[in-house]
Amino acid sequence: MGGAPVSDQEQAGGHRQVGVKDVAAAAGVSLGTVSNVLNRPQVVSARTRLRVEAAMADLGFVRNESARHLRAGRSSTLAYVLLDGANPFFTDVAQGIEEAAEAADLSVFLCNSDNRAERELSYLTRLEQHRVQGILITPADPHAAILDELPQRGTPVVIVDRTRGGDTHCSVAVDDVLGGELALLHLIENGHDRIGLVGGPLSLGQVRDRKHGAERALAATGRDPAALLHVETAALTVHEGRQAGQRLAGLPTATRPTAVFCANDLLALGLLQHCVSTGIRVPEDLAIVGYDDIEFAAAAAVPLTSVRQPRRKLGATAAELLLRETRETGHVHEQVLFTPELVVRTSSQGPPRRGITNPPMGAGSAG
Amino acid sequence: MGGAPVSDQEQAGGHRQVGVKDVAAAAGVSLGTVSNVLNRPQVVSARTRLRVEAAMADLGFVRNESARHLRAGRSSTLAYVLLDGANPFFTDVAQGIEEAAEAADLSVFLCNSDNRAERELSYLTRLEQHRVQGILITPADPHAAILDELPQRGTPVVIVDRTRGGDTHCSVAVDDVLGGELALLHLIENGHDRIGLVGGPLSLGQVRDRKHGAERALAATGRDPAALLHVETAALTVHEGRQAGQRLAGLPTATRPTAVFCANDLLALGLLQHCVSTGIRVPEDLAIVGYDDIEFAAAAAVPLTSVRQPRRKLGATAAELLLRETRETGHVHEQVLFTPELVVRTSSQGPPRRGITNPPMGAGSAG
DNA sequence: ATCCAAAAATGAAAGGTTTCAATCAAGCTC
DNA sequence: GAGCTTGATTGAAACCTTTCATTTTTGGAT
Repeated sequence: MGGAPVSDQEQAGGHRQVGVKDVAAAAGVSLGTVSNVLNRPQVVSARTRLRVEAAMADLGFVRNESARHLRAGRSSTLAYVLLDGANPFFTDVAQGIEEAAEAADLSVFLCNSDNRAERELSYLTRLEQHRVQGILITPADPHAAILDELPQRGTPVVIVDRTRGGDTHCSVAVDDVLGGELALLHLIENGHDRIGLVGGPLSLGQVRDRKHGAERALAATGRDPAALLHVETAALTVHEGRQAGQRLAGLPTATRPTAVFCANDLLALGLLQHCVSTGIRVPEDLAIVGYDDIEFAAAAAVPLTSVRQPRRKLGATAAELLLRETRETGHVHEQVLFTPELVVRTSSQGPPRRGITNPPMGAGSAG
Repeated sequence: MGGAPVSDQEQAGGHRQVGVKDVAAAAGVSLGTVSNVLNRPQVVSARTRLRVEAAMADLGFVRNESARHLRAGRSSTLAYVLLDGANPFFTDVAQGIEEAAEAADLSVFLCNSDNRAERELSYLTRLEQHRVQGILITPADPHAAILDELPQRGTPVVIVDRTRGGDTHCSVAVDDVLGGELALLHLIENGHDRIGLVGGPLSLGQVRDRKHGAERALAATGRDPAALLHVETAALTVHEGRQAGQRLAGLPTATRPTAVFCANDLLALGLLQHCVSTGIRVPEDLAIVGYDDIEFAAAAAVPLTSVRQPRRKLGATAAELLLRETRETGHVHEQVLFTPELVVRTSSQGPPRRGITNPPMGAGSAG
């Protein structure tokens, strides 16, 4: 039996795609008119418009984004490639992006690179093939060649929560050096002398900057920046934070810090967890300052002092810069730098405990 | 000097898109051959292939996904519309989806509906226009009409972390009734009599099911299901958890529960936070069981007993079902139900304190 | 040399939408 | 009612890739 020749477009459900052509036929108008109803409703008479709209509803017409894009040359999507989908900081940034994009009637593709370079590259390649309008990215490596190639080939890229030397890209970041400085100044003011830094890997610029800020604070107050005890972690996760706690606990009493600045809140929460479970009192035995001020920071058993970043604003601004870049001719890249803010909570309150087990290093004049 | 006519495709950067045509010209071959190099490399001779590949690299050729898709009729993307981007549970499910998709060489569009119906609808519409290969969704309302219309029009939909009467969709879920039951049985076994439930809104099926399971456990052990004190929340967030804590604290001692089952971990963490800050000891004064076993549960100041769901597996299975549906002809929808597992930690250990009374909960009860 | 089969390369058509110059209709003015 | 103007509609071309039926080339066998 000769079945009807099956088009290669046939859906599994035996469904033919309804196109503008079908709508036009059903409504008794031309292709162009249907397109006008969709894109320039004001130029088409009310009567015709209603007829066309009715036909669309009848047939269940769904615009084909690929075809439009192919013809129009620009997609209505932008993408955010984030470093760590499990870190609430980034999901908050994503929210800010989504809001700005929604206002501009764009969709957002969220992609999680999981801090893996090959996955980041794979997503970037795909997104470029999709001809997204632009890409927002918190890169694993802000100096990756692809980040230069994409804009060269026509896909604008905005760097989020990082900066990059030069003005080759728009970027939105928070002054992480200042953030680190604020954290340390706070601890120093509270009388801490032996201060640790928990964070890593140093391949992350965020970690480097925050450390740098911490050292700057030490130098600015006449201390030796090298005295900052750095417990380096392999990632910015709760798990690594707990491990850092064990390492700190293993230090000889004399050198064990009385306060620790963690490069992000996940680490701080992990460290806090370790402290509570091993009976180290926070902040009496160990003061802790985190970074990011994620929601879980305030909700921690010992509410966490943290360096707050304008997360949503970060995302929204990045999205706006990207939109500007796609619309403006003769666009000049802009580097926006936000200022972080220290939010003091319980975990860092009060002076260090100057007990027998933790004698001060000198009879000195602590803050 | 007449300027060359500027194509409407011209990029802002003065960039012309490089297409197969340009590659073909540069390599001195036909269009078809370039396409063969891309799609059927084995049919083209090694020499030609290398020449074409060189030309591609030279010109910076990037495949146009829209054009491919338009011609080929199927996209290489699928999407996951999730309920709450700020809840680590869903980002973990998303990870599972991403892994399965990566294995099938597909991209994943993550969309955050934020539990808002209109945003969910807007994303679904967009995704349908994009002709994604299929949609995974944890719906705000699993009975929304659009969820039926999409498959009718050719976009398969798999429901994640929810079920739906009938077999109109594939779905992957965890037995939330059983989960609620496990939580309550655990508390009952530990000797608790006055048990509360914190969760809401009841419009969320997850909450309804978990509550139902809790009631079933009470009934099964000869108790009155109606005795379950339900503190209803407006959302499943940390903030709501803290508020629920305040409401619990306001209850008269005689009726105040000695144990609480929270409908998810965010609520449990918020409640825990409230307890710690007001001096209520967990688990001695109040035992807490959460749900989801997110990473922060184990890391909480009082490690949280929780009902674990196979989050990644949930996502991966859903993605696999979707792929099956797109590939099989005569597909039969499948409803997969996973079994949850109780993970006992400190927050629920030990019997209720049968002291003189419950300790004063917070010095100044407001009002 | 000739022929043939297999391998390789070709090029026109198709896919759904948008654009735009061109056409058509209707309403006004003198 | 002729000549205009404005408003509405039309239809072919273009966007870029893939497909597939043809054509061309290659290399081995006769």
